[in-house]
Amino acid sequence: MSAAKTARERVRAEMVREITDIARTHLARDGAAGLSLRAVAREMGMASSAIHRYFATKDDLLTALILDGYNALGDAAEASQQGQDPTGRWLALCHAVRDFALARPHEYALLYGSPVPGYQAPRDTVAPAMRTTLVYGRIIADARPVSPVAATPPAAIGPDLDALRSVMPGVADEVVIPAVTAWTALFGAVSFELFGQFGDTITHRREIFDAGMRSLARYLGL
Amino acid sequence: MSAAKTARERVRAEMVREITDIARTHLARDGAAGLSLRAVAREMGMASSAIHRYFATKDDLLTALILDGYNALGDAAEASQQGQDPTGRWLALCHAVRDFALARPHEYALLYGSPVPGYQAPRDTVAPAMRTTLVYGRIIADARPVSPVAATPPAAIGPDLDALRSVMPGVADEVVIPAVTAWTALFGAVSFELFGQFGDTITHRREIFDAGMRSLARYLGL
DNA sequence: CAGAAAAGAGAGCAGTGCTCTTGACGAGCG
DNA sequence: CGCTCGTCAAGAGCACTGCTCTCTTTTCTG
Repeated sequence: MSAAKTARERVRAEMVREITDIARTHLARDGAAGLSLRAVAREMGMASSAIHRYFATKDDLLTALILDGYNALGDAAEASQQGQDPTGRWLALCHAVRDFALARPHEYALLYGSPVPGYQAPRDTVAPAMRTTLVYGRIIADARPVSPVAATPPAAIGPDLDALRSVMPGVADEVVIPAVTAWTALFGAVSFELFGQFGDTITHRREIFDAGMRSLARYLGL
Repeated sequence: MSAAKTARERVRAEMVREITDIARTHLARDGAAGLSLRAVAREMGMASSAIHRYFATKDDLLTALILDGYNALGDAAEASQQGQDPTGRWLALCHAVRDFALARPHEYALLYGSPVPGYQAPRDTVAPAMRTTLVYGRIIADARPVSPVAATPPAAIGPDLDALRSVMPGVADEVVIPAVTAWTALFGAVSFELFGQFGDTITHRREIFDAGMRSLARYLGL
């Protein structure tokens, strides 16, 4: 990349950046379903038809936003890992995910909420999505769950355990299942809070989240 | 209910039922955002304007579907509790939730996925939503988490603990946080599986879910 | 049976994604 | 230098959407 190609390509890249920026503000206000190509075009002062030169379809624009979102979360997740002990890194990761979700709720919903109907994520979203998971994999490497929590999983799921281990290398069989469960608990907690499942029964959301994640750290034996 | 009122009211109730039934099939195919009053009206052979006599707005139709969904899940959750031991009841509840989600994915997404933009759930959805939670509250009543998992929560969140205890009566302070965390883990696991976060790395989804929920049962000390 | 209430039909408004065609501009080549 | 060709913008148009308003038809009730 770089190495200023033709002037045309430079202005085109700038247009794409401006479109995604505007789209992100619309996303933050109206959500994925309310995102409108025409509205973005209007805000840019161009005809509704012209925007299709940059993003052929609405799904393409959505894909760009999803990629940006995964990368922003991946950045935050990696930046949170400042050489602490495993528990500290786990808590930092949890709060990085939660902070991202609270700061950019519609982007979080785009990544981890219900899939947009009719939209099929292309292959190249997988790698950016994996970045955050890999941060977790490095934390979980030295987890030692206490005996009652860990249990040798049924033999039938051996191949799946190996597949899951590809994101958390060197993890023992009895640890894989608790590790996956804690990972889903993190996103379940964030989604519950963000999507309003707690209603208004909870006021100290951050503290309760923190206590839950600490409890999971003990569950994982970090 | 009952006591056949006027014949008009009978046919009206039947119309409402038919509309929601058709809407449910459309929801299953196109998701909440793709739900179209006009399409439902078309399938019923009536003018697009006439359907507003039964559901004034699209949100009203959505509310009816959400209420039906919560009640269907609540039915399944309650039916799953056939006087077993706590662990058995917990696992039965988990699988009831997962089975519901797999059987009616778009309805699950409507209940527990990203909120529909611009839609605000009315008050009367709270009670049906609580039904499933209350089933969980009865299970958790005799949880005894092992010492490393439980921990006395910070004093500041005392009022929140009381609020949370309203759905799980008689639960000790150290148990509330793990109980909430396990509850979010359940829905996190179901959402991850349903929303495709696992990609195609996992084949024995049911077995892995089951192993995770068993692990949570030990975490909770059921 | 007559009047009132409910239900349906149709037109219309403002918005959407997306396509096709037409016209303008600029960069590179003979 | 002149000319071609790819890129871009714009406009019109299609098939949708939710929702409102008016008008007519049906149906129930006093």
